[in-house]
Amino acid sequence: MYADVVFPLKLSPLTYKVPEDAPHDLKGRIVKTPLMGRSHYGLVVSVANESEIRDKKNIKEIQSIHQHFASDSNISFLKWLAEYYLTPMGIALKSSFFEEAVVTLSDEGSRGQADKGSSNLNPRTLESSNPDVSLIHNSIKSRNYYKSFFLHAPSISHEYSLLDEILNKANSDINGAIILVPEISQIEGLASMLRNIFGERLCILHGRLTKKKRTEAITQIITGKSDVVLGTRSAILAPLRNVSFIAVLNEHSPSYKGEEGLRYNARDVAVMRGFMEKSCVLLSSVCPSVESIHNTTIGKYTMLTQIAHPSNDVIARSKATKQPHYLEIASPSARNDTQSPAKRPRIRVIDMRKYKGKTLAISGDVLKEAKVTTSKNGRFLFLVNRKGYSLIRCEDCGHIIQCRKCSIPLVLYKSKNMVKCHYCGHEETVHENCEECKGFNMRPFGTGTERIKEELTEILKTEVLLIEKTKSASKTLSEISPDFTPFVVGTGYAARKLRDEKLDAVALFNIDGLLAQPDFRTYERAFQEVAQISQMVKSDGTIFLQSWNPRNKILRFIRNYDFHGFYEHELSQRKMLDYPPFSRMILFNVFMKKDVEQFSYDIQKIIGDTNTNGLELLGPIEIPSSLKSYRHCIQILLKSKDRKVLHSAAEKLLSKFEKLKGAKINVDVDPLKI
DNA sequence: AGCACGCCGACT
DNA sequence: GTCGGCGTGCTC
Repeated sequence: MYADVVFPLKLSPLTYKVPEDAPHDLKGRIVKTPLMGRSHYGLVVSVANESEIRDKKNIKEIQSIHQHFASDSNISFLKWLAEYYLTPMGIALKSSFFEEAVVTLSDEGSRGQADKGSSNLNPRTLESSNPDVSLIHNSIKSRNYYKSFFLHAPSISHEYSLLDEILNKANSDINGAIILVPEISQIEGLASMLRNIFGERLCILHGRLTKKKRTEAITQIITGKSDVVLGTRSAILAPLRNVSFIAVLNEHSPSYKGEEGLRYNARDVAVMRGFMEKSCVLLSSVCPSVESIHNTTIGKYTMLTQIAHPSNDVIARSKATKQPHYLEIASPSARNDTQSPAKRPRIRVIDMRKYKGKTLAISGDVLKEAKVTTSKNGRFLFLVNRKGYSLIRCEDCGHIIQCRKCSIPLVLYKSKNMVKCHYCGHEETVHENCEECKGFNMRPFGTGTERIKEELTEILKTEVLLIEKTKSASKTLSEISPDFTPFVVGTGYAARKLRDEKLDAVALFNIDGLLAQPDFRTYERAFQEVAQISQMVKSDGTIFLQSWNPRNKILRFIRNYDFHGFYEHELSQRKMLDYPPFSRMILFNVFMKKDVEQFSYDIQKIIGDTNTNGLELLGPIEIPSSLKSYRHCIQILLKSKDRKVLHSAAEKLLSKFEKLKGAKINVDVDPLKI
């Protein structure tokens, strides 16, 4: 007998001889084998008899056999991860906490699976009138049945309370659960809620745990002491034997997508794991991704009835039994009263053209509201997407001062009288004159946090709190500023710090920039950004969007919280242009030290061979290299409506690229940033 | 992961 | 001229 063994290394399965006295249930067990002249722990993923093995010469024997780590469906899931994300299976295994598991499972001293059960100390029974709760509870109860549900939540607290109700009700029916949030900071609040329901069954897992804590958490999971895992991205790979329920909160969040290593999207992986483990999956968000809305319209996810538009509930519930489609639910007639200004903060788009020629970055409308905020002891947040004061532009020739090395604009820090390159960190004193035309007519251009703070301080004659990322450990708001401050200026970082505050007003200075990104997901991101911000503003508060292009179609959707109109528009655009979700993409980055010329011949040749029907290949284009030890990077985008066509082309392309010496290849399946 | 091989900078 | 840096490649 022979066994294929995977190691937590950048390596595909290797074949070993199985000892005569091996147990029959070898698949899924941890084994110790010779590898690279040493012993290594690996996972048996398949067992085959003599005849199926071709080359019997170099095969070594398994040294020792240990406990079970993975069920058959766990192994299928690992294989799927590796194939889908075009990576060796070993990387998928490593990402699935195999090394942490080996620490406990290989150790002869600590055997035995502890039973859960005794931990249901606080079983609260809640009578819920919410039909969504019963729907999901029934799905959890009917074991071995996959189904995905989707909630477009009116507010974050709705998202939490639905989860709370489901888990309270389904508590004793749950045999393994994973709850995902996008950011570590969101874990704490949910943990206290979940601990009330699950007690010791709850276990927390995220990327910032120390090695020791992480191993402890994995031990809890594999010994069965914990079967409810709360965490970020990586928690979807937790080594739970059974999973009956998976929740993905804030499903639209880009944080679910990995930027390095195994670049999986935890939301997509959650749905696939749910499918393979036959579990109930719940995705929710206050501003869903266009992909997820599409998945509800094609029936892949079942739309829950508690949609963002309260007045639609009646219509929605009546349709709930027959596979409701999002775009059907939000019918145009019902839409008019859904913009319910009483429920959501007002959004005002400020036409900056009427301030043309004015030097202030803050509009009169915003300043007027700022005075109101002061009078009612409120709090006003000013969000700017640039640190520092501004860029510097030559009024004579229009040239913007750039970093010589990086060719990106330098940022002026007026208080220090310095300019800084945001990319390489290079700092120097302010340029006296234009490097292009030698003119002396240099002016601040654009707006940073420092400039907004200066304007507010001067005009309102008041203290303004500037929240910035510091090198030291991230502080809480009360540590940054013990006293209440009505005016706060900052970047997205500040918005995260103030997430749990209820604000009277927010002004956004970068909406035009947000809408001008050269990416097909730009409008979606802008919409989500504003929807997200609206969650931190009091319902009678105001959001200001300063724009030089106030008639932009997307701004109209945003201003009216017109989700229905937005998704309809966005989906029709994407369909027309064959963008996701109507096509799939795989992005290749090929990094090289030098000699782009030498490579470009090979790359052209490889690309030439890749043409297939139904496959679109964009590029190659040269992009700035993000890796320090590589000077150049070329990018190739594969696109197809047919996922099989796309993946087989990508596999071929990758295997050819891997033969290039001295090049490093990064593959990103379903990239978010292109 | 580790361990070996291979090509460019400081040194007896 | 060599010693050794780590960047890249291989592991049944």
